[in-house]
This record gives sequence, C-alpha cells and structure tokens, in this order.
Amino acid sequence: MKLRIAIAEDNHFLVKTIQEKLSFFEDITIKFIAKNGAELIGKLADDQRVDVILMDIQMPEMNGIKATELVKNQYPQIKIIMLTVYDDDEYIFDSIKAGANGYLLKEIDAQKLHDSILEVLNDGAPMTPSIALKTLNLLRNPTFKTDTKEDLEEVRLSKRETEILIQLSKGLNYNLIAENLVISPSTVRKHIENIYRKLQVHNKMEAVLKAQKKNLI
Amino acid sequence: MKLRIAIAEDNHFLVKTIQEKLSFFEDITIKFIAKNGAELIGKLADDQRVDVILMDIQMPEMNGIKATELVKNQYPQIKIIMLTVYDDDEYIFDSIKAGANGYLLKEIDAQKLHDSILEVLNDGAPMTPSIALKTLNLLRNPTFKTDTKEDLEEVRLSKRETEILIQLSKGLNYNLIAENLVISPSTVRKHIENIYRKLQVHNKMEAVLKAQKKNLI
DNA sequence: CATAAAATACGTCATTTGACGTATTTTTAA
DNA sequence: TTAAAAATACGTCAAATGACGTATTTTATG
Repeated sequence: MKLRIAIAEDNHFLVKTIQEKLSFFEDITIKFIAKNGAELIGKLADDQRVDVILMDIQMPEMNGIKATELVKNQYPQIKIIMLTVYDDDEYIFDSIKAGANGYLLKEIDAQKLHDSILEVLNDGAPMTPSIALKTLNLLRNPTFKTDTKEDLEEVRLSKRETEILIQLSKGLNYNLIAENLVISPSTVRKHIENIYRKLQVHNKMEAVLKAQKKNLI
Repeated sequence: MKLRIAIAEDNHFLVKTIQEKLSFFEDITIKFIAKNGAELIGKLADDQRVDVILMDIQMPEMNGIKATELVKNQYPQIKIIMLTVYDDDEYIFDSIKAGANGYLLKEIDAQKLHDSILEVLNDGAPMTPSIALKTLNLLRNPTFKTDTKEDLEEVRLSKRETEILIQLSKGLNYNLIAENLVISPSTVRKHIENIYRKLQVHNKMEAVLKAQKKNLI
C-alpha cells in the first residue's frame, strides 16, 4: 500500500524540491500540498487519510508549530515530520512539545528522507544527526528559560572551539586540554583567546557561563 | 587513519558478538576491552588514545553510567556510545546526563553499528529509533532525578565560603569579590583555599562544578 | 582552483591564581 | 566561660592565565 504524504510549505521552489526527491520512490503518494498551517487544517478536514505530514515551520497565516499542535490534537495518528532550515533550540523544542514525531533539515538527501518516512511510520523518531545532538543537549540542560534578546545574539563557535570550551568547563587546564586533543598548549591558548573575543568575556568561568546560556555547550 | 575503539562489557559472549560485528570493517581497531568501569578507567590512564568507547550499563565494580561520567570529566574528547539491552527511561536519561554521545541497543546490526561510530565521530548523536523516540518523550515531559549517594557525601561549607563560591561561579576575580563583600583580597584567597581543601579540588571551575553537583550553591 | 575560514604554533609580558605558612580577632556552641 | 570554628589578614613563590602580535598549514566551499 502506498504511503500517503502531505506537504505544508509556503515556498513553491522548496515544494518542488521535496516532490522531486520523493518522486524516486514508488511507495510514496503526495496527497496534497498546503501553503500554510491554516490551509493544511482545512484540507485535512476534507480528507484526513494521510500517513505523514512534512511540515515547514516558518509559514504565513499559521506556522508549522501551531499547525502541528492542532493536527496532533485532532488526528493523533498522523505522523508529523518537521522539515525546515532552522536548527535553533527554540524551534526544535517547541516542535517536539507540539507533538512532532521527527525533525529534519531540508538539506537532507532523497534516500534519507524516504528512510525517515518509513522510520516515523515504524514509531521511530527520525532526526538529522545535528538535531539529535541538540535534543540530547536540551535533555542535559533542562533550563528552558525565556531567552533575552542578548542570549539570541548569534555567536558561532567553530568545532574546535566548542571542543575546547567543553574541556575548559570540566576544569581542565591548558596543558591537559592540549594533551587530550593532541595539539600544542599554544594553540589551545590561541583558541581560548578567540573564544573569549567571540563571547566577549575575559575568563574561563564567564566563557562557560555564557556558552551554557547560549546552549553552545 | 584507523578508528580506535574500546569496549566496556562484562559479558564475554557479548564482547565476542561486538568484536565479530566490527571485524567486517577495516577502519576499526579495537584498542582494548574492559570488564567493568573501574578496569576501563585504569586502562585509559595508561593509554587514552581512544576515539570511541562502547559502554555497557550493567557491570560489576563500576557501572557504565558512573564510568561515563568519570571518563567525560577527564577526557571530554572521547566519544561514548552506550550499548546495552536496557531501554528504560531512567537509564537513557542518566546516561545522557552523564555525558553519553549516543545510545544503541545491542540488537543493532553490524552496518548500523559502524555507521553509528562514524556518526558520533562527526559530532552526531547516534540512537536506535526506539531510543530517539524515548528522548523526545523525555523532552516533552521532563523528569526529575534523585541524587546519588556520592553527590550527598557530607561537605560543610561555611556561610562565608558559600557566599564566595557563588561569586566565583559568576566569573568574578578575587579583587571584585573582596570589594563586593567588603573584605581584603587576602581573605578571599584564604577562604578559597579552604573551599578547595574541603571539596578536594584545585581550581575554580572544579569547585563550582562539584558544589553544583552537591547542591551547595 | 581560488579564496575564506579554521586550525596550527610560538613569543612576550603583566596579571591572576593556587598552595604554602603564620597570626589575630570574632563568633558559636558546649 | 572556654574551647572550637569561622573570619579576618599578610607574605611568598611557582604556576597558570589572559592579551597582545605574527605566521604557516589545512580544510571547506563556491
């Protein structure tokens, strides 16, 4: 039996992309496409025989999170996979709270998208690796305080910088960090200097505090 | 370059099974096998050049969750994948809190195990689908964990010491703390020295971490 | 393949921190 | 009231940290 998919996505071009990705698979039928949450709810009212909804987050009229909540309240059997470009903690958390069964980034390739649809129908929780990581971090750090404007100011730490900051947060000194990462202590110090500049702090404790507040570690 | 794996698992047969699964892959080297957490810590002290640890949970001497915590404190760069038969919420949650990077069930097939090792080295969070689902559920309704015995081991900080430790945890230096509390920097330093002795630590970050774990601040 | 970003590494210098020792005053509790 | 605990304070010295500058190599990305 064919898998019945609905797509909620306002960007026409992205809808095309998703359709093309799914066109490779014979077990997939796209039942309908909605340009926003409100339209999705309307179409579902006419026909709720849908297995999986691929849901964008940012949409006019009604966003994907609100739509997820409504759909899940009325048709809990329908699986919802968020399919979005946003990997912010806030969106991920809100989506999961709203009842989303999976969370994928739009860059996902066709095969993985298809696998994810099968997985969600098998009571799994498909997530792109980076999202899985973020959910674990959210679980570790159960501080869901409202972010202030300052907290959301985008700060990008590189992979190495994040790694070093984590080691700093464990109380390790420069030499131990250097040993662990098999680099010179000079390099560790340079990375830390860069971290401090990015976070606008002047010592380890402040750096760790700020990074935790921004969910960077 | 080969991927260096360590296994912590008390059951001989299961060790064999894991070894067989990994034997298919040429990019994998099994550095060593430990029969429990204590043995693992010992072997890591001799040689910490390990990329990924596959960790059982139920082991004699020291279980996998405690071992995860210790390894992550000393060698945060080592990735840890829990590999166990237990899919209880409690175990999953505790493992993640302890710092595990992934959580797989032992029934996993060879290919997926290999993929997971690559994924965790790529900063992902490999999980079997049923575990991924449980983490989402845990995120939806956050649980609260009881303290372990060790966390409650009696350490008494005086009122002044607690006060100073809180200021330390905010990233303030000795001089600023002295100003805030209207005492001499020398006194601040002496208090901190006493705090370190009581908590058996050697720098600010460790002191703050330990105090938080013991709910002293 | 070119360019940008990231990671690597060293040197210097002032400041801060951590680990000692010693000692006086104040507070708390038996 | 007296002993113990807590708080106060200073000095010294080695080690660690933070803030600069400079420069080469490696990795990503269009």
